[in-house]
Amino acid sequence: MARTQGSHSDITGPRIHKAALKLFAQHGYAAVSMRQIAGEVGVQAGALYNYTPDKQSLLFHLMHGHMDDLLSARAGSKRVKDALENLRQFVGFHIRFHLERPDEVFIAYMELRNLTPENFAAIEALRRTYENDLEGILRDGVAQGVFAVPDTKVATLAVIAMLNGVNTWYRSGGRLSLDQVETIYWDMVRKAVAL
Amino acid sequence: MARTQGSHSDITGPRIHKAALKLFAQHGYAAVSMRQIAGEVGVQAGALYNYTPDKQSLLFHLMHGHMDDLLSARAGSKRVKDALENLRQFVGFHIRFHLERPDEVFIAYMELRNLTPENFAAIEALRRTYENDLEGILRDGVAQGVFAVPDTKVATLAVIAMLNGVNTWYRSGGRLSLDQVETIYWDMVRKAVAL
DNA sequence: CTTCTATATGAACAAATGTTCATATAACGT
DNA sequence: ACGTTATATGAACATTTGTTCATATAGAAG
Repeated sequence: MARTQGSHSDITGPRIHKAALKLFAQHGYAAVSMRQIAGEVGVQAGALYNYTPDKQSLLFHLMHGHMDDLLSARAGSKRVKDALENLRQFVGFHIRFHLERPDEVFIAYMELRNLTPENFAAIEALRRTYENDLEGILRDGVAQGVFAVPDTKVATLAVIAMLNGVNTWYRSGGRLSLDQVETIYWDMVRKAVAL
Repeated sequence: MARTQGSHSDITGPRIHKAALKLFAQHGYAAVSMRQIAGEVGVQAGALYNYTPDKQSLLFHLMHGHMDDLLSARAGSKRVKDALENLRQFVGFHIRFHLERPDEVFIAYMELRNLTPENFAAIEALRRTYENDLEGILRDGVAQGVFAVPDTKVATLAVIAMLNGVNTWYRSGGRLSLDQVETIYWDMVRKAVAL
């Protein structure tokens, strides 16, 4: 029986966000219409506006939610004294967290320019928070004399860029297991910052 | 004096491509209209169709041209015996080439999903050619016993991802000179693949 | 000067866009 | 059983979209 008007649906909201996530990741924010999102949910376009004030908010909500998830998941990791161990922990966390959410990650990197200036600033602040986390580890390592990086800011961005790259090619069930991928990347990161 | 109809303009073609390049990089392919491109050139939208059959061709032309430039510039570099030297050459080339063309690079990475399947395949083939170049260097180094990389394919993608990251933050006239940037990245790449 | 051709205009097209709103109705509280 | 309310419809809106085409004209060729 088709969903008819008036029927309650406490799950329509999440379904809209899921549909938007999938479609934005697949075709890009600007290329996806509200009608496509509605169609994916099985509803008319007008109904979307019971759950979001506009299309822009839909995008912002997705990106902000993703960054919140990232930061709170990361906050669950406890720091130890050893900078090398902290770095290893970071690399493993980053790879696994990002590979589990390819669509969110893709959107968070590709759709920044489609945010309004205020929304962009908000997301950027969260991203910087995350980067500062890694930079802190690198600085600690330098202070402890276990890392040799001439510029911690550049090294931070370089490491993150390298790790993000895994999302462009890794497919579960492929040639390499998640553990192997993690080992390979950790090996490169470790050496890259080594003495 | 405003440009009027009928006036010749053997430079309109290049100007259209430049305008499309700038606008696509700034707002994204899907978010830019033919009228915006025409406006940037100072012409009506209809005139664009004297130079391109459609919007998609405009995008494809930009990306294909960029990849051609990349491959022929790279072909100018001569390989030597020493794999480490070849790698250093590659890193320097990549950073400088990409920093000189931020808009083209941005488009080449962000707008892949807006290509038709055939156009996408063509661009991907060119990209793989470039990646194979680096992978060949890494394999040589492994064979020579000067590199330790467990998986040359992954290492190739990791190195390129790391180097591409520089485009997201480097601004000429900023804190670091181009030479410094090159040195820092070369240092990290060298160590990452070292024994 | 005349003819020809390349190039630009500007109006027109159907289709698609984000968003609004009056209307309808299914489920919940009483 | 009944009224209330949250939720969905579907039509409507003003714009904007990519693209086409008849028309006009400036400059090159003769």
